[in-house]
Amino acid sequence: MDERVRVRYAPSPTGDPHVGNIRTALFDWLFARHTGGDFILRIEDTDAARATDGALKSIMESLRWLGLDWDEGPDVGGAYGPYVQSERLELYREKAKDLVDRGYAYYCYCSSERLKEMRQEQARRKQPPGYDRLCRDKGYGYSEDPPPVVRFKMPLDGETEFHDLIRGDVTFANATVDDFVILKSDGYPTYHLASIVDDHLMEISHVLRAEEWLPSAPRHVHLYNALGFEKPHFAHLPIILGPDRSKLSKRHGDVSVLQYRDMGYLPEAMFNFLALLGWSLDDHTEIISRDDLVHHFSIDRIVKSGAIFNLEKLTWMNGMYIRNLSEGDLVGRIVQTLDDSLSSEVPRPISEDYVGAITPLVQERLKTMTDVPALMDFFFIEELDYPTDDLIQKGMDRAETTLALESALERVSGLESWSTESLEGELRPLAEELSVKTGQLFGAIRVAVTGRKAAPPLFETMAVLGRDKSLHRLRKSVHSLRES
RNA sequence: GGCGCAUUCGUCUAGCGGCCAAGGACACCGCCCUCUCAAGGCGGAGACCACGGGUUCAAAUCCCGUAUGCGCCA
Repeated sequence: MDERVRVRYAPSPTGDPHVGNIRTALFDWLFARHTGGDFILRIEDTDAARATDGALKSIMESLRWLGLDWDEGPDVGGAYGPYVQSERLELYREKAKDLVDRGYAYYCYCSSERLKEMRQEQARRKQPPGYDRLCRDKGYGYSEDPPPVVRFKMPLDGETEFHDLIRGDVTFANATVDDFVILKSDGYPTYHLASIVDDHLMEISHVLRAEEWLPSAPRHVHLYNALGFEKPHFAHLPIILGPDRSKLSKRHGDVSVLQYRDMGYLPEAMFNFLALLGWSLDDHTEIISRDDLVHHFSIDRIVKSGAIFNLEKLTWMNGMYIRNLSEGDLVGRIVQTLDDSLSSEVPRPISEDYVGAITPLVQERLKTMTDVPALMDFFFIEELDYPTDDLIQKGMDRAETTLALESALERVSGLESWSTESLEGELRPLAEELSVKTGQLFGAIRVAVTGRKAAPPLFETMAVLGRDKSLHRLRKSVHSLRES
């Protein structure tokens, strides 16, 4: 078919989208951009009980963060609006009534008590749950009290077959599908009716959605037919799993996209990672740009089975992306992170030049942006706080350490130029003179100057830190060794 | 319980009948580099391709069953 590709991401506004939802959006978006089609955002808020305030905002924020722009949607409008289902209720009611009038659906007045009893009975007899079709052939008209639901008449026998772009031909026996509700007694449509009506009206060409919708696909096929709508292409995407192999959900902990943003992951990395969760280009590509992804994306390379969200790999990938960032780009992000995370005692604004000097020292050490303060706060803090014993290196005692640090202090304070080279030129020979290993001497100085046992390369660090701070910290370390 | 989908290293995956005594990546282990930590380089361990039958000269790849997992239906 050579129709225009139009795909939609249609979340319910029930909270922050989690990575599974957003991966679906990502595939939709990739497919739209690859084909030059349209990506539409539609809000399915007909389940009023579950709708959450602010959810729409966080949906859009999540999409924007990943750079998934939409061509039509609640905020930007479009020729097929409105894009919020609660503003389209009349449309669904009309269609429901039309289906009743034409004999494809019927009013059902069964009370919830009766339905509950029916289900209990079915459970007791180990029968599959489902409506028993009591009202099906009664020909009830509409009456207000009590308000009825509208149920769709599924064929009682035969099979429904449809083609799935990922799974091939899928077949269901009609007898296993009950007469499902399409319009609730409060006049709100169910997902089934609303999504089919909207997908048709919005001229959606491909429905890419999570695999959990596969069992309801035969219902949709019959709805399309009864309504006289042409069916879109279906592709049921594999589900994202938690570590226990069940469908990823809130109980798995950190699952919302926005949380990953707050945990210091780069949108580029998340984009890349999510694209490779259920899709691959070939047998070796791991790091792939957004443009290449758009260029190469195809539905037939989507995998069939669910995938566990592997945080360790995401973290590795994030580190790769941080390392590949241009220095200027990284500096900007680090300044922002520091501004957000450093104690208020550190004067603002954070100097971009200073951060620019530090950045090369930490770039290859960052895995996430939340590592930033831990890796470089000693550049900003005035007084370091560390256990004095940390100064004493393996194989040395207190006296030797004190002597070593004093000697280092002395050597270095006379330096004309304070640079990586001059510092190394003084300190490396010193180790030999003191007959200690360079690792021991440098280790002691490192702790004195940074307060940490692990830090960026020592001489670079001291050079950037500057003469005053470095000398002050060395002096302080000697004092604390003497005092305790 | 019924129906559906899935099943290749711990994890993500390549593989669409012979190139596979199964390739890549993360994680793990070792070595190298090295002032620590990283990064990087090299190497290692890790999958009898869920199991059992077929089809074929030839199957991880096709077909059928079974098992397991997951999903949906309340």
